[in-house]
Amino acid sequence: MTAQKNNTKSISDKEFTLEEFKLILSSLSQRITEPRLDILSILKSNHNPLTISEIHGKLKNKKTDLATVYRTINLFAGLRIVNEIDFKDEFKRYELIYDRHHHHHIVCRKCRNVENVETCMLDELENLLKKKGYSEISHSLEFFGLCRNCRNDSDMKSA
Amino acid sequence: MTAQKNNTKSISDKEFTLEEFKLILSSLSQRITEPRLDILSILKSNHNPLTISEIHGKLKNKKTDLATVYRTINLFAGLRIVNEIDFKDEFKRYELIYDRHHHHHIVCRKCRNVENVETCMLDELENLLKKKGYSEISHSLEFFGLCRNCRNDSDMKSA
DNA sequence: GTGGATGCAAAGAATTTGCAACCAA
DNA sequence: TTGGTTGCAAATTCTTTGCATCCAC
Repeated sequence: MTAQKNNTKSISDKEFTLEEFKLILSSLSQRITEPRLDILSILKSNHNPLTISEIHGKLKNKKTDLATVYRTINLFAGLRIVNEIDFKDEFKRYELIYDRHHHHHIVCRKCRNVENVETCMLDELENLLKKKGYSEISHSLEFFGLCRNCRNDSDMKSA
Repeated sequence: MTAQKNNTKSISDKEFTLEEFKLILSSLSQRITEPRLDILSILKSNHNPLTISEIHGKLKNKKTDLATVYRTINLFAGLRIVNEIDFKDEFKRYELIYDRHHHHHIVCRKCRNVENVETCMLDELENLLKKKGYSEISHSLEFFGLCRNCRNDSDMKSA
């Protein structure tokens, strides 16, 4: 239950996504290297946005340097295949966006668990800003709250 | 036009807000000190959120240390009279919130000018999250775009 | 008078950079 | 082969901390 991967159908999945990653990199004229593929699969297989040091800790090849993670993530962010998120705690977090549509997050103030929030009504606000003269508008939106589990913790002590 | 203040009615205004700041600090059981009042008036008189070093650069008393600015801003953020904002550039920014209602920002991608966005419809989204089991919900929302001036720059060159 | 606040200097931590070795194309 | 990438170590930069002095209460 520790370092074991679930082997049921993950082998072909893994190969599929690997090919996918290679295509993305080469279509952006970027070299296909081990650290880059490694980081992409880490981001792909984690549903929550990760910090630089979390990514570094999950790397298959432990020789990969922290500096490489910084360089790679900054490259990916510049290429817009990775999104940088600030959850108002100490570290910036990063998530893959090349294959996902625009979404936001709700972070539990206590356990720091993250859920996605798919939303749409923000478009109206963006339209309002367009009327004010702005163009090329985007936004970032994060919610913070106490999740059900953490609220129950406070209410009763143990579930 | 450099270090001069506009003197028309600002003297009485200045005294008024000074008394206001003192009241705020003492109501929160915090000592009234020169750096604190200085920082509060800087935040008050600037409509855009400021970085730590911008605040430090605007201090009347140039002997006030950067460390004091950090300590003071962190104190104010903890007391919730100052709000921390991440505009996805290098530095965190801070604005006074004790006398303002909840609002958001639109930042020009080019000139980095900031306008406020007063909004309401987010409440609906928060209600949705409440139904999912979350409590004590808040959010942060920032918009990014090109302002009218900067768009014109690109379009025609000079106004 | 006394404990909290400040200035100064030094420490700490996150991120970036220089460079030689390495490797993808 | 060749220029981009990496590992390693050193340098930067932002932020925090220790401590003696100062000052608000």
